[in-house]
Amino acid sequence: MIEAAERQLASSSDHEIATRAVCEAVGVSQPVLYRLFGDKRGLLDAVADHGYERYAALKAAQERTGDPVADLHAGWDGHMAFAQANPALYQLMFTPRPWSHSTARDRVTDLLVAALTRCAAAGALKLEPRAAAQLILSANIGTALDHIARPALFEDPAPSRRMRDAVFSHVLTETSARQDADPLRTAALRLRAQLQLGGIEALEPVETALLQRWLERIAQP
Amino acid sequence: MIEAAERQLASSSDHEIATRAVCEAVGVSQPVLYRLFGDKRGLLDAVADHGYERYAALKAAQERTGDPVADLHAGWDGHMAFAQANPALYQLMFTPRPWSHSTARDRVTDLLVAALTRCAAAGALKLEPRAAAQLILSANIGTALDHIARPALFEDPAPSRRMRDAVFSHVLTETSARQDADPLRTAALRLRAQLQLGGIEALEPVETALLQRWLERIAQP
DNA sequence: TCTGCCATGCGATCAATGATACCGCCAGAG
DNA sequence: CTCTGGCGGTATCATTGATCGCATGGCAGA
Repeated sequence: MIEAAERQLASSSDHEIATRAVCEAVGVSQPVLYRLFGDKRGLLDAVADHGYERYAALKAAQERTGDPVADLHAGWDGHMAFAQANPALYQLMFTPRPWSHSTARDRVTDLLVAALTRCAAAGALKLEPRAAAQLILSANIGTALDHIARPALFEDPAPSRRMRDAVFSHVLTETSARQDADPLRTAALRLRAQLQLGGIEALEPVETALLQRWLERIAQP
Repeated sequence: MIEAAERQLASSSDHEIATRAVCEAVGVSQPVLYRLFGDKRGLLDAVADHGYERYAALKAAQERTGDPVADLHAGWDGHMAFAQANPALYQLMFTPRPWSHSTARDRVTDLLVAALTRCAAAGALKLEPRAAAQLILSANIGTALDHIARPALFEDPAPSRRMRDAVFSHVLTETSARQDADPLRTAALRLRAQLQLGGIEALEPVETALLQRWLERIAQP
């Protein structure tokens, strides 16, 4: 019945379900639903918790590559992929509902805390795991909801990657590998911004123009 | 009528409104509502857009202190305060609804882009304004929704501040660089250091050599 | 094997709500 | 004065969340 509800939730255009339709799809009548879940809210909570099971299974299948920081990155991307694959379920799980008793979000937080604790064990964490988890999860949900609102965004990996880098660089200690990821490009971008901001006396105008074009070439991915 | 709907939305426990109740509160009958807004969705869209007006008024009242970066920080905090003061309206405005025609979020994005463009004019922005706005707004909404789900979080300013710092430090140039007496020279020095550190593929060797000499000329006192 | 009980499911129904068809009223044009 | 068009209201429909009382079937115990 939970799965029927989830299917109807995914196929409905307004992300709503009708208890009647769910019962008919399963072949029972309404009172059994109210006997099992007590309420429509109860059914939705059960759907959300079931969604967490799928989410946790996805996580368990992909995590633990040995490098906890790499696992963290994969976890972020997996979260976004889950949101893209199940938009309605995702909103049910991660959007605040005033009366929800679902523990989906808390349990996802616990998963994230565990992953972050592994990072902390490797000496890669600047904040305490719970605070870091709250930060990362909020950013991840915010980005995913934005992408759900405008699904075209899923095509471009840049926004998600930017947010991921912003949050992780604030939470993780700067390992030499991450620090040297692409310092050349950032330096080029910085110099180009300075050139555009103010003039430059050390070079001739023609040289400045050529330098600009070179910097653009350096800065391009 | 929009204000009545907003009041009912704020006082309702489940963040829902009944068209009947709104009409009764105003003293008209249902068909006028459907004549004015066409739909319950239309009414909610109108409420969301009206919420944007209040939001924009709040922004206009507090912005422009002279320092665009300080304004940006104040804008983040004001956004959080708005969410705390109007949780139901906030969710209506910023939570994805499948059929919504409200432009509230887009217009908030435009406000943010304007504020970021002022930062860019001051040389304080690393990304292009639209990308930065998308990043900041997603993080802001994600944090606000988290706080709405657990209102106790509003008591502790740390989570919001952490997220704000994380995102802003990724979007804005470092204050030390901005306060630097000669940012152009330091940027040139930094790029030159990067060039010497590792190779470069985007430029031909001859071009690289010439770039090196230019950078030296820029960096010379 | 029979009997009584209890849990489970169901038809019927209620209440609330979104949405609409149709009627009446009133202002303004002719 | 009459006609017409727009505006609002009454009554109503359809959908949906939620509940009541009954039937039925399985199981424990005599």
